Amino acid sequence: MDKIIEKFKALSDETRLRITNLFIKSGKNLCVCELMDALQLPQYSVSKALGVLKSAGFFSTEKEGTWIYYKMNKGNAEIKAIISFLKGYLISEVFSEDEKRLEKRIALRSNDKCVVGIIPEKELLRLIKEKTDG
Amino acid sequence: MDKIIEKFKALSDETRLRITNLFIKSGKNLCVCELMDALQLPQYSVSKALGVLKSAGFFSTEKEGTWIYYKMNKGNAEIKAIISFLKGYLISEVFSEDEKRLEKRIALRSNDKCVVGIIPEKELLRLIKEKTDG
DNA sequence: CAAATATATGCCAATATTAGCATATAACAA
DNA sequence: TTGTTATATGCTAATATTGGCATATATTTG
Repeated sequence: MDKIIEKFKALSDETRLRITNLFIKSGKNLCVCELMDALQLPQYSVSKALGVLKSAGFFSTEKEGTWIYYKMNKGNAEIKAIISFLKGYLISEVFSEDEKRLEKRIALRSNDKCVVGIIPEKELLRLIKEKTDG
Repeated sequence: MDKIIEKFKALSDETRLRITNLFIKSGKNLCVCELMDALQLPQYSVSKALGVLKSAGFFSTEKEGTWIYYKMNKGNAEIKAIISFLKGYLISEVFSEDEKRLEKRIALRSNDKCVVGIIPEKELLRLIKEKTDG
């Protein structure tokens, strides 16, 4: 019982649900700095939220240099069931704004890997503009 | 988003999950005093837990005299989806003990309605024994 | 080696949740 | 009306959670 309670508790927080939404909607493995920009939240806030979700069993991590990529544990049946439930009910303006920002951030990847890091918002917007304008 | 967070929060508590389990497993409408005996928890504790679940949308109530029967809102699609997910994952010794006690308590109904009320455990055990021994 | 950078974590104050008791409410019974 | 009973709720202390800052860790680069 404690396991399932821990999972529900993990999902009953706005930041953690927004993070979960981004993984479900994008289907991608994501690093902390990409999530920071999509959610517009500080690094410690994203890291802590990911820590809670990971220890509840939703995510595992893969290291690539100084980057750490989080991925959903779709292998686990319980997680899979929760995800497929969530898919139908993650509907909110907040979520879709996050998704839009993530999409732009992901577009800055090289070989499908993040090469941006933690940068001021102004610089991020410049990079995105550059990409768009060509 | 707030709605779904409220639902997860409602389910991330042992008492509230045990209550939800009893409704799912028994398929019955239940009153507070039946739940008290099945869960072996004080009245205020059961009432408060039901209040949280109700305001999260899981339950509605029907009054019958001084008794109030709670029933799951199976009409709501979101609730239905959560219930069908839960069915597969409500597995624990605690749950099955609750279910056993509820079964005995339900057996004391007349015309499928509770006629027991709030009584000391000793007396409850006597009623159950009486019923069993014939 | 030192510097830089992505991520994690320890600490603390602010805030939210819980558990327990006492009491309130509402319906019935006499 | 008064008493009884099933249920709800207000209050408070104890406990848990959160948000923010500062700092730690680990890896890469030079």
